[in-house]
Amino acid sequence: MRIIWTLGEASSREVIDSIQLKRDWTESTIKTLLGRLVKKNMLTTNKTGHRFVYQPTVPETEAMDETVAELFTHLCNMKKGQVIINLLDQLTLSQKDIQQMQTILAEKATTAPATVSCDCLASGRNCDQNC
Amino acid sequence: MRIIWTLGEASSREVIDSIQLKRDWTESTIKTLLGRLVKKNMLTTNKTGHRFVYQPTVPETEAMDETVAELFTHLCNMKKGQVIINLLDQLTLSQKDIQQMQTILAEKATTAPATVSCDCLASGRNCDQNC
DNA sequence: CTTTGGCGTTTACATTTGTCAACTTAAAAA
DNA sequence: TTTTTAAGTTGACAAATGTAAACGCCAAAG
Repeated sequence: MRIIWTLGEASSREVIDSIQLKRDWTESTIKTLLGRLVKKNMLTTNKTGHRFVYQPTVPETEAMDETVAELFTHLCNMKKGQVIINLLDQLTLSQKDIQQMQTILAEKATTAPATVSCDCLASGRNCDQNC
Repeated sequence: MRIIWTLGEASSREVIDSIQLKRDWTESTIKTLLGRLVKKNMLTTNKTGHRFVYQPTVPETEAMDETVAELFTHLCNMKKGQVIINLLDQLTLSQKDIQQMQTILAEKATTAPATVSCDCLASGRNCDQNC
């Protein structure tokens, strides 16, 4: 919904036109959305006259980092690895990204535990294989 | 919200007790939630008498795989790698997971492009470095 | 200076989600 | 068999979200 900010910064018109190439939303709808995003401080505005330029308060990667991290806190520790593996599998990565990952993994390998343990339930009760 | 299903399967009582160890929700609230999850087909019920056992229609990892994949479709292609890198960085992985990732990466490296291109906007307009 | 077109703001309404209390009913206890 | 109790179902209400029309206002065009 606010992936629109991939533009870095834009006027409402640019946003509207951009979105309407893909989505069948009315101008009104998009304006409302813009307004709400501003109210939520996800966008800032640089006023010029009485119309302004919107820009994201937080860069896309950062926002995504947070979202993904948050998502992972809701996932059993034991399963995080597998999810990333599945994700990697279906992505097209650049040589550079692959290299960086390899570096990190190599480093992690030196201290990684044989297994991570489940931390799903508040009660100590552990999930053996099923979870 | 339905991370509760880490249990694999459970009675409403187990769910309620489990949740209440961490969350300060009333029994009522949790019952409503259970009901809504059933209505949404996220849980199935095996009736025994008139009380039943709930179980997830889809396993946790699968659900998470989908969620993450979905999330990534909303992210610029160029940035996916970096987000994973940041994620890897803050996770504790098991030796086995690391090994699997290394295998995948090594394989991907043989065919990976030098760079992936931006696919943010519907218009051909590309984002050079900013996006 | 007046008209008009573009842009932001307000208002509106349906749906979903967060939170609960009350009601109903079948099973367990008395 | 009557009374509890526990579990599921309904109804409620506020807040957030999806979608959009109408309104007000500044600046550009006449």
